[in-house]
Amino acid sequence: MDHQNEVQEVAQQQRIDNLDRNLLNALQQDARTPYAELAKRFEVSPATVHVRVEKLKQAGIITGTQVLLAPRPLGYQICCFIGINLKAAGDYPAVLAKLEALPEVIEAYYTTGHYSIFIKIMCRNIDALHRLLVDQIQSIEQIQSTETLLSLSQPIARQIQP
Amino acid sequence: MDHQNEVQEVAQQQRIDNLDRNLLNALQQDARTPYAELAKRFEVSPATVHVRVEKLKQAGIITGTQVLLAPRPLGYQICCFIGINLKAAGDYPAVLAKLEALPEVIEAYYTTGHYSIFIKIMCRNIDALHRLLVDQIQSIEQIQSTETLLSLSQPIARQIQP
DNA sequence: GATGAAAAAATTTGCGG
DNA sequence: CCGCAAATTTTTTCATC
Repeated sequence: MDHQNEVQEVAQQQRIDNLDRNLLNALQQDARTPYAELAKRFEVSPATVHVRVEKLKQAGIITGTQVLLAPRPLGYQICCFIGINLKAAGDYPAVLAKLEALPEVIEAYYTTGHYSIFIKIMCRNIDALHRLLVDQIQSIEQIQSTETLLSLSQPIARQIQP
Repeated sequence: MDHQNEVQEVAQQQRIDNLDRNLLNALQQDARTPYAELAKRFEVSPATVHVRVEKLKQAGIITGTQVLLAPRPLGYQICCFIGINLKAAGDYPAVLAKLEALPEVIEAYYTTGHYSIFIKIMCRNIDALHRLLVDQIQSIEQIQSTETLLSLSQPIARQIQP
């Protein structure tokens, strides 16, 4: 609404001090850590923690919080990546719209290199993957070819270091 | 570390009712939504919300919470994937250990298909990526070849549907 | 900016349906 | 398994440094 917001969205690299970095690191481990505990840990007052976290939100550095769900107990056994090549570069928006409609597509990247679009899939089992691939993905007319990388395990999973 | 998780994850598909699913969906959007608000939204008492969330944690379905950080304002401009081929399959643990030591490697997958190991990288700029690739990754002796996919944008980013 | 203390809100527990 | 209500903790505000 006012122009100050636009300026913030340009969001260049911000000044972040040590306390900010500590808070971000802690909240990356557990977004519900009580501010009182963070205050004790980093030897400031709970009010300061509160103010800093608010500022980090305002600055667009903290964009939200989420619970992490284990795929296995929810019945998701398969994680895979699919590299997609398009018939024409201009088909990108149309294909993306179709991928967005598939809940199993949890990430999509527009990439340079071997593929035009690169997606991450989570689905229940091999059968579901097979059907998804054949019925939903390879049947998209603008797709020329796909290549599947099946993930057998994910030994590293972490976030960027603030 | 990974193998202990696997044992727990043998945890087959759990009984999840509609309330559980609603709570998981809401907490995926915002892990700090007050239980009182969730209670109102789903027409149960706050205590019930609390009990359900605790059970979902006990069951290993909720594995944690985290804040989401915007890479850009923290100075991370580059996201890319690197497919790695090893000289010998047995080199996997040694290479993984070296990758784990690089903070820019935020995800690693053991995959079938074109590559042996597939990693996701976040780093500050092209120069940093160049140095990382040449000095830290391609110099790992057990690595035979790498292939880089640079991400230009990420139009889809979401989680699995409980 | 940071703080301590007060006010407001949310979490957590135990008892009774 | 649920909900009520009390007890405890946390979050949030604000005047002051």
